[in-house]
Amino acid sequence: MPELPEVETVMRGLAARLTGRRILSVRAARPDLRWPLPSHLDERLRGRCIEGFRRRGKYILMRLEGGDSLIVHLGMSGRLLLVQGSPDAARHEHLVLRAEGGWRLAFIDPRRFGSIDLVPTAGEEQHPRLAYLGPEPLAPDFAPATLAARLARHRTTIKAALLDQKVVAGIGNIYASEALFRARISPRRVAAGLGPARVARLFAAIRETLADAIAAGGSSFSDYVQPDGTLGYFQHAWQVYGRERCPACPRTPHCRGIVSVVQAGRTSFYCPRLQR
DNA sequence: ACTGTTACCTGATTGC
DNA sequence: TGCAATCAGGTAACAG
Repeated sequence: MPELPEVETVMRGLAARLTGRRILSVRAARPDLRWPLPSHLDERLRGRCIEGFRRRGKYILMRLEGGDSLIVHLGMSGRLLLVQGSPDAARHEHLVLRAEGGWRLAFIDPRRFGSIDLVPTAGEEQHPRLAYLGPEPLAPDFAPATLAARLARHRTTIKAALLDQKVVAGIGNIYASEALFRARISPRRVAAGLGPARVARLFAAIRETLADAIAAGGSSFSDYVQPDGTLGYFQHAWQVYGRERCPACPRTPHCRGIVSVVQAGRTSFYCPRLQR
């Protein structure tokens, strides 16, 4: 479930174990994922030290000694498996990176909507996939006015606008529904029509929803690694996503529970009584 | 220019 | 039980 909180958790797990380690080998099992993989990855990466990690939207950026960054997107079904030792290859294991300390990092992605690219660190923000991303919702300088200005340009529903990575980076289908529930805003409202009060509520709700999910990811198991080595996947108690009963007004007269509607090809969940 | 739809893939779940 | 239909958390090409 790789939206911003999951990607952040994965990134932190990688950073804790691989920062400062040297890459020993890289092996690609196929030439492409969503797009062609960079060619000659092994010879371009082998022997180089991993200097650090960061996240931008749903992308993980691994900074390497020598001035390049590996940019990883998990798509819809991508996982990163980080273990010490030499386990058998998993199904759909498309890339394996070995690093000092006995670490083996595997990129596993059945649907292959994920992507991996290698670019100069100095220009990583200009990568075509990153250049047009909207603001980071958890950055200190993200403000209600920033959100308001971006929403004002969109005649779509607020739900569709939140899924647009150019509006705010990192929100996916689950957290869009969750944030709108927290803000008590109907997903069917027109984005540009939100008044200052709703924008303020949505701003706070986005941050709280994402921050809570990251905290849940960090606390739900030690050091972010599950027994099988999968990084960053955790059970989270969604308020409305995939649910039928409204957690806030379950027995109130006139509350018919959580409703699902398809918007812009994705399912939205909301409580019509509470969200206006 | 903007917006909604469709396609990309495979696997899990649902329904007959 | 078996098999087909449906749906899935993301992104971008495409059509209107």
